[in-house]
Amino acid sequence: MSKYRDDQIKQFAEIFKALSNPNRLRMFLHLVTCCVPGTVGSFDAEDGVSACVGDLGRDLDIVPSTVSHHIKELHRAGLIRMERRGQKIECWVDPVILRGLARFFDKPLTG
Amino acid sequence: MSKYRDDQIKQFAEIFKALSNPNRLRMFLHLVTCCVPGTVGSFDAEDGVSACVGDLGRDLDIVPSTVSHHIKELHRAGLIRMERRGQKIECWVDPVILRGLARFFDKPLTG
DNA sequence: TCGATATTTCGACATATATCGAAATATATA
DNA sequence: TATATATTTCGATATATGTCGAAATATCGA
Repeated sequence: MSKYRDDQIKQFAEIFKALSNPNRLRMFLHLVTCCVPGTVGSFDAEDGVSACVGDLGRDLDIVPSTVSHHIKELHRAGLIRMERRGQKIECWVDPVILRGLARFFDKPLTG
Repeated sequence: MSKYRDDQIKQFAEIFKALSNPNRLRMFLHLVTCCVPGTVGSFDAEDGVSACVGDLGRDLDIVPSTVSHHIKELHRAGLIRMERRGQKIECWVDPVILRGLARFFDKPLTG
């Protein structure tokens, strides 16, 4: 019936759950638009391909602990990667997951 | 920052919430794979482009009232369309929404 | 080492969600 | 009209979620 295995379906459900909160979705879009996906492996914070936790919470009207919680959810779902750089913790979108999502919705249309 | 308006972000969040439950995601995939999106307007249940509520609940180990609830959620999110045909109520994926989702994840990669 | 900045952890609480079972509604058919 | 099939509505319940504030942890710079 479906071309996805049961564990893959559960993983996609987790991903969609992570994107189901408007604030988390805004953070994700912030990262998607500020970063340059497709450049897998060539990650470099100085090139502006990542954002720190403080950046992501700006303009969102939620306290830092809530921002942190949301970022943890995005990370748990596998959507983003994180790395400490001094005081800040930089986040960026996992390009592989993003590609998987594009195919998830694209395939039924083109294939 | 983001190319999406606030109300669009909320709408996408609603869509992802609808897909965040494994059983609902299975129903959605059932419809996506059994139907032929892209054929907007040429809907015809006899051609197998839709499935009834009973079909969608099969192999899911949940009672009909729960299936009905999930389908209502998919419909509320705008993912599927419904129409009564005799005793049964046929469901099919809204091709426009599906296309919007494909672009949502595809654009940051190609644009 | 002390203070400032950045982030996380923890506990609390109000709200939302997934599921069930029983009862109601709609449609078809004998 | 009576019965069977398909689906929805309603109320209950257990669990999950979003958010906050306070306190803890990590890092940098004076």
